[in-house]
Amino acid sequence: MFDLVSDVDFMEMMPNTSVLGPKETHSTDCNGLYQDLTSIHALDISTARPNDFYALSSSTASPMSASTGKPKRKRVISSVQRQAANIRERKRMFSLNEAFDRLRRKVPTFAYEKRLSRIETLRLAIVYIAFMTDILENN
DNA sequence: TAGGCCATCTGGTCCT
DNA sequence: AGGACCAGATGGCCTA
Repeated sequence: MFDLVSDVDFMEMMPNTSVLGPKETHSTDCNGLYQDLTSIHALDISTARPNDFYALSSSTASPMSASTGKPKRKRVISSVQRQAANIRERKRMFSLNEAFDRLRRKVPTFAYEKRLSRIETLRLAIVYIAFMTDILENN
């Protein structure tokens, strides 16, 4: 059945399935893909220097908010704040990848198979949950 | 070499 | 005001 993972359109099959919980973290492995973990955790936003201000371009923003219809006010952000935001984003993506790793270890795969990609992990998890649910309901 | 996957940066929006 | 979340863009790496 797990051959299905790459063949089936799972979004059609279970359009509303939510696979991952909101905030899960754990350690990682992943063949060195996220190798520089210590440096990520060591990143310190507080080392950013103030005074380094620049206004982000006002030319690229659309003038109105899509959701509220009110005119947008451009958020001025310093290069220090931008750097800090980049660091937070890297940490956020890191914890997301940790969650993927954790999920990867929960879904059944053959030992010789190469590491599942994120999309493959999600699809296989959906199939696996459906499979287990089916077993439970029919016994 | 094309396509898939991923990390990172970035700006917009939502939320506290 | 600022952090969290999200999606688009970009570039690097790997494999068929």
